[in-house]
Formats: sequence, C-alpha cells, structure tokens
Amino acid sequence: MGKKRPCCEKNGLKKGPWSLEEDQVLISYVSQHGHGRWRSLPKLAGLLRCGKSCRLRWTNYLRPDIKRAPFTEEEEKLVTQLHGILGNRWTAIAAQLPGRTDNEIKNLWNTHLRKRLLCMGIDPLTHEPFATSNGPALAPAAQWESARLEAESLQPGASSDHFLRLWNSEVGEAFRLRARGAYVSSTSSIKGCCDSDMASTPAAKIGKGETCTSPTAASSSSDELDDSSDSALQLLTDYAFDDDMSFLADHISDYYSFPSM
DNA sequence: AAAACAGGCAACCGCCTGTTC
DNA sequence: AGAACAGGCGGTTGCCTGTTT
Repeated sequence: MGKKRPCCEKNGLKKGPWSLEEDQVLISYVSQHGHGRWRSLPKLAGLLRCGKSCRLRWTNYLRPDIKRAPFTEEEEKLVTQLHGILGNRWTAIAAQLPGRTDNEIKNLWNTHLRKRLLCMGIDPLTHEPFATSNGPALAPAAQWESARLEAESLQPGASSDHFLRLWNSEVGEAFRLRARGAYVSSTSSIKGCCDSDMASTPAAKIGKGETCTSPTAASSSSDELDDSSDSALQLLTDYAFDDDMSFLADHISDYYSFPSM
C-alpha cells in the first residue's frame, strides 16, 4: 500500500455541524448527479467540505431512505442479538435493519444496549453472563462465530452473508428444528432477568432514562413460528443468547462441500 | 436559579480494502 | 506489479441538551 495523501486539502475546509444550507446544497447536488466521486463532489457542488464529510453526511443523515424514528423494541432486540453473532460489525448489523445506518446502530449500542446488557449481568463483549460456573465452554455466540469462521476457512472468500445462506441451508434447518423447542423458554429466560437485580446494583443508575428492564417482551405467539426471513432471523438471534450451538459445526463441513450454493 | 454532571449523537479520524491505471 | 485513488469501516471525540444537586 502506497503512502496516502490526505483525503482532502485541510486548509479552508469547514468542519463541525452541517448547516441547513450545506445540507440543501448536498441534497440538491446528489439528487441531480447521484452520489459517488465523493472526493470531487465538494468542489463540483460548491461545498467547503471534505469529500469524506459529504459522504458521511449523506449516508448517515440526508439519505432519503433513512428512518428518523426512534428505535423500536424489536429493532433494539435485533441489534443486541446480531451483535452477539456478528460483533462490532456495524455495517453487517445495519444491513439487517432497513433505514438504519451503521453509525446510528453503533451509537445505539454504545449508549443504550451495551449498558443494558451490563445491567442484566451479561458481558457485552461475549454476550455471556459474567458469573459462570460451567467452565470454559464457548459462549453460544462464539460457537456460531467459530462455525462461521470454520466455514470461511473451508471456502476462502466467504463473507458474513454466509450467515443468511447458512440459515437457508441444511445447517439452518438443523438449527431451526433444534431451536423450535427451546425458543419459548429461551425468550422467557431473558425476560425479567434484570428486573430483580437492577435496584441493588450500581449499574442500576446507568443510563439516564434507561429503565434497565429487560429488552425483550417475548411474544407468546412464538409457538407459531414460520420460516419467513424475519421470524427466522428473530429465532436465530433469540436462540443465540441462551443455547448451545455447537451442533452447527457438525453441519458446516457438509454444507460447504456442496458444489454450488 | 445556576452550576455541575452525564448521556446522546453527529461528525471526525485513521486505517483498511478494493479498484483503476 | 505496484502506486495512487476512492470509498468503507469502526473507534473516538466533542458539542449540545437534559437532569441532578
């Protein structure tokens, strides 16, 4: 990799919050010319901004498909559980939440969800309870990640979207069969896990406006699971919290030995 | 009422990867 | 093949605002 020049000339470029006028200039330019060529865009559009800054402003704020509404409980739950599977891969997580940006999700995680897990006595890094007496067994999320990494090693170049392919494969089917029975108890075990502990821990004060109650309001209709992508993903992410996923590894090799997927 | 504090979030920064020439 | 370019990603910062004392 050669030495890189700065993405833009530093001198004379504005930093800090965007003004309404700048926003309008950027929106107007992008709507007329489309985005891309971010480095030259500021000059062409007449903005005294770095190209990166323009891209960020567009992708994180001005894009027309961005939801500006607060995160719903379902979205928060999904983010939490996808984080358990994907880690800090915010763009991968954001890809599962239409209208949400990686930055938005990252902020949500850092300001709300991470603290909420701490409140619940769950390590936000491993998504495993802090106090365990079960020895060094891999956390479910780690098991899934391990299986995924193994899959990648078997098929170099594989990427995180294999997660979805896995879901639609034998592996996913095996998982679904196994998870179906555990789903109800899984969600109910999350619900309320924090309620009794909260008041007695220093962490109870974490997060102004945070009620520190369970992020889940587990639906009692989960016994009627279908295989639509939404419910499937929910099932996977719910399940990843509480149960052993090592069985998946048994299926990974077979899955990737298929001639084409 | 005002100062101090804490949290939320937009934006910046540096690094990395993919593409083009 | 390798240098330069372009864009993406995740971590961090700093300002603004709401809350507490």
